[in-house]
Amino acid sequence: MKRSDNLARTFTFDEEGLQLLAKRLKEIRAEKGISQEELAYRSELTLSQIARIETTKTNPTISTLFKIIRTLDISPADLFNFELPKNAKE
Amino acid sequence: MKRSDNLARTFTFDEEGLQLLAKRLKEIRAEKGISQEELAYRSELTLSQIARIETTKTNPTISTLFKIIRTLDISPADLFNFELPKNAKE
DNA sequence: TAAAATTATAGCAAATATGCTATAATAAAA
DNA sequence: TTTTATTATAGCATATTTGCTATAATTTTA
Repeated sequence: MKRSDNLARTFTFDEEGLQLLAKRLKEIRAEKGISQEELAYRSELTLSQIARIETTKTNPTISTLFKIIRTLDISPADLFNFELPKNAKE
Repeated sequence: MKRSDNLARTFTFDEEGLQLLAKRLKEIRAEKGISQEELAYRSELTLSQIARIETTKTNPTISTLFKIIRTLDISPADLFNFELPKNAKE
């Protein structure tokens, strides 16, 4: 079996975590009263990317989230202020 | 000018943020006394990916970090327990 | 209710993350 | 110092993110 035959390899997409993140981002953005478009503009991201994050259509890189964090002038911990259940014991 | 001619488009790579993250991960991993290899195994990531993160050779997706967070049994806020300077005022 | 603003979707291309597999470099232990 | 363990690098292939550009759908406002 060639390495290239390993078709099972696929990226992680943590739906649960992404939903919690999306919710938290929406919350903070609402608190600050800014639209997706404004956040996109000020973060130098695209509107489509902000929308994708808030609808869990993408699995953003941490640098993308850092851009948002900086723009919102919050701490990283603030955007990640939620709990993730730990993995099941092995 | 065709859309495909816009060669300036490049992904964000927040060196500063990534270094803070790498440092924090190393710290937590040291506290827990586990090797990169063990973290990789338990997180179902590869050793190379853990090493890349800790040496800021990659810009990980948030789901990859969620895997690590779950494995370490910490809160997301704990891994992101550092400050990022905000963007310069526009 | 009509217009305007905001949010959500879509498809393509380019850049990048990740897995996989080795191997090298370094640190720790014997 | 010699093993052994741990961390760092490397190159390739594939899957995915992101920007870009529209457009659709939904919500807010006039």
